[in-house]
Amino acid sequence: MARILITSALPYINGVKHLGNLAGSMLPADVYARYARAAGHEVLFICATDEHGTPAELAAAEAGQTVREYCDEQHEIQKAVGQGFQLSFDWFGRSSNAPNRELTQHFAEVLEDNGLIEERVSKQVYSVDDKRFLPDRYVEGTCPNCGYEKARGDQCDNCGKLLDPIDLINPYSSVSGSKNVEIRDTRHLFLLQTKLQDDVRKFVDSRAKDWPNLTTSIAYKWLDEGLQDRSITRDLSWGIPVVRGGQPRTGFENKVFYVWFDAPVEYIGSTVEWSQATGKPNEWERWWRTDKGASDVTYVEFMGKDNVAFHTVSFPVTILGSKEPWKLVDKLKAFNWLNWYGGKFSTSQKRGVFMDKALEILPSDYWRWYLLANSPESSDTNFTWDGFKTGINSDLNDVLGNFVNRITKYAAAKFDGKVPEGGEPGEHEAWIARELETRLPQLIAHYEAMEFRKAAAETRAIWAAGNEYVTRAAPWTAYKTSVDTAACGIRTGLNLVALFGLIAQPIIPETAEKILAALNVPKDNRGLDLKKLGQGGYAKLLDALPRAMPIAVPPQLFTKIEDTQIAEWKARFGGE
RNA sequence: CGCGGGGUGGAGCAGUCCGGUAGCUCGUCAGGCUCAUAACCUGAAGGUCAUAGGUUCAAAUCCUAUCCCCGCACCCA
Repeated sequence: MARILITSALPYINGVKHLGNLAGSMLPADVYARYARAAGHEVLFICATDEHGTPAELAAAEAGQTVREYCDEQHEIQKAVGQGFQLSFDWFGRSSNAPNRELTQHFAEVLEDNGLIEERVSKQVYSVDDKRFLPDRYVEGTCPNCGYEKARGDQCDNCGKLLDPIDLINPYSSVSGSKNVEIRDTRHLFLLQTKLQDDVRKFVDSRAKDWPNLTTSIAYKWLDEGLQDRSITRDLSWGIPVVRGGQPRTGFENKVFYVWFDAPVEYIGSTVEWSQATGKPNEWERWWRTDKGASDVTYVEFMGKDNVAFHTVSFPVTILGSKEPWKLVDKLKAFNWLNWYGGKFSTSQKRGVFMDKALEILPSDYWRWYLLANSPESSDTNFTWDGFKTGINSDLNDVLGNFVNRITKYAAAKFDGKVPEGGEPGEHEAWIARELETRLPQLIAHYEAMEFRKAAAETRAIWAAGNEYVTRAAPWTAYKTSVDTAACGIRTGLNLVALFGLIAQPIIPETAEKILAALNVPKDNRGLDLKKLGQGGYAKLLDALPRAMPIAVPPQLFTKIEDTQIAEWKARFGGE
């Protein structure tokens, strides 16, 4: 048994997340957590809302709320939606809570003690009417390079040139449109990443063999370009206050830590929240402090590719620079984008399907299955309604749902709703046993390697093998001449139903529960530990249910998606 | 030459690291079965693996060049 700490990238607070966010971090993290628990490991699965930064302030202003009110409300909404998708977080915290504030301030203190933080003055655009410094993104003006009048402070959309906002001609605030802006000096804390370049490279080297190609190539790209010293404070009121020696830092009374400095710390902060909430205030140290029991923990992170640099380089700078014994990431699974009809999903432009709306139209297992089976692992993937319909109808309805239905109904009709007792296994049972012997280890290997598309494909292949077995054994034919032969076929079929429920647990937990409950599989006997499954030979799995035990016919597990529904959803959500 | 990912039968993908008869799902066509959600099972057709060179007994896989698509560059998951 291993100890596995799992974190999913933190969803940002400004509104319900879309299917791309789900597919690119939270869902695969959950599937892995569920697999790891079923495999018998000790698992802690942590997530949280990322609540600081300018977009939160702007979203709150638009909603006519204070930032605190807005975040309180949105956090509860996101938490509920996560539960709706059966995301099995041990804790879903908040980056605006006390533990993160204390930890973030702690890291800043020790980094400065270690000579890795210094104050620097830089020039930034200040909007008098908005009473705030403007992030690069929120300054617009005329491009000094091409004359385009709506260039953004960070880049001109017309000529593509990277810009510095102070170089814009006729700059104005894109928040209010006000042209009453000026360039002011502002003092910020800079994290001296250049000093830790070698340490970070050593760290990346030590992990490279465990990281996928996408992850290592992004990490080395940043290292090869050379790390830059980075400002870790901002002129905002919403965020973690800047302190020194436990007191508000002089000259930083109106500043807070930059969201990218405090957000990853919340992985630890959220664990502290969990620890406190469960009445074991020091328990979090067993997961994060290698001097306090975390040295045997394997830490696995899930995220979209845009986050990789921050997790492989920036956050390790914070950790390594502290010179304290914190747990560093061991495995990192990064995802490409799930696209929406040629473009991206967009929270701000409301393009695509969002998690709350998705649950309004179909149960979570439908989405979980499709999004995982089509996970954007090796390249960007497109969500299409037609692909979604095909995947659900074929994989879930026809292959799994129908198999469960045909076997349990036949058992109810011909064998009094009990696990049949008669008959001896023959060539057909030997065939399906061999299938399991090769396929189950492959399935487990895919999970161990976090190859989710392959895990879903193998799961489906095992379900399909069940249908082939039943066709070969044809108990309905055998019944006419030998009830015992049919009994063996249905007994085997019922045991396959139970097994199919077992392997479905990580991906479609609600359906798996229905199947396992119908077959009276005890909760403490639903493991996916390969050693236990294969112990005594795979044929044993075909006679695992107690003979003569009554079983139920589960309610119809899935309903097919109709063309009329697809047409309706295309009209409602777009997508042509 | 900014960086990264990708280009494999009609669609979506695996295989490429460690060369050796091109595989899966969907779709199409034919057959079988009739327990089941008009489902399930079997078989077939369909690809000169973006292009052009090269290495090799042998290349989707290695090398060189070219073309095309997508993303990123601290706004976005």
